[in-house]
Amino acid sequence: MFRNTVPRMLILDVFRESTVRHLTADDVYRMLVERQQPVGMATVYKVLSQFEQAGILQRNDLGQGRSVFELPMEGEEEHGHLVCSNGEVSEFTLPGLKEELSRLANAHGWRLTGYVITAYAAPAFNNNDNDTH
Amino acid sequence: MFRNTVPRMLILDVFRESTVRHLTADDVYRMLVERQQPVGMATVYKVLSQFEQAGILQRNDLGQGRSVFELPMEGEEEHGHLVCSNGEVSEFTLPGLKEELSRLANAHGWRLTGYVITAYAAPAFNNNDNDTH
DNA sequence: TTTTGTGCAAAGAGTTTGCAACTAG
DNA sequence: CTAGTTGCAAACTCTTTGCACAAAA
Repeated sequence: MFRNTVPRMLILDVFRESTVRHLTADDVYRMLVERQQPVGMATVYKVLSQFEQAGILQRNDLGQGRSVFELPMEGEEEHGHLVCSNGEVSEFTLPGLKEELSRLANAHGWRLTGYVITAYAAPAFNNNDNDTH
Repeated sequence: MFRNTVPRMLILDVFRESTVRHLTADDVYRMLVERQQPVGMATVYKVLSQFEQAGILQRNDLGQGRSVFELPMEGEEEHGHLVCSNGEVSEFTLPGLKEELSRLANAHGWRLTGYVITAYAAPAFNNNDNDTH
């Protein structure tokens, strides 16, 4: 299983060649259309999920049912996302956070399987407050 | 605006009388049906959103497009959620987290408008690993 | 009686699935 | 050959909206 197919290579290329790190399934789909190498949306979703399971891509749920995928960076720590209302997304890491959460899960007799931390922001001089996400 | 209506009171009662703190719109809807006091699903959603805006309820996005609502507790700090694969949800607070995130947002010239932190866990003696969420 | 609220049905957004045609190994 | 892959269309899940009717103030 996991054959070396054209759609899979194209999707990986998009991530490798994109200047933007975080891509939604739709971003990937449209970038492939632009490149005149369209891949069906269903395939994009299937491949992204497979890549996630294979550890080739990391999925991040940004809330409201939206996920972005990204190529893991070498030796990278788990990180959170800071999402600005202007569409920009940046990353951050909080040292010791994972250990702290693990401790909390253990206190319930559970084991931590993952976590997501997303901060929402707006441009500082923007009075429009209706986007507290 | 914001009239004192039956559906609104019923929905608030559900939260006040529920032993479970975090309720989805669907939870609320079904609890009202059980009580023989059904309220339309559209109304449930509308009222929950209004209550959120009014600060009567807090909304938490648990990822995958699902939100839970809860009654804010007196003098309560912002908190994260620890979601176990068995359906249980518990809360936790990480002192100083908000300040840290505010600092990060400021570094981008943004201001923090909110954040969500959700940790996922599984019962400790459960080998089934396919729910890393 | 004017304004706000309700709730059915329909629309959306993002994602997943069924399945017949296709293709890598 | 044949198990794995593709991609269209249809289904799904959670949530929002349009709108005619009902209820507050």
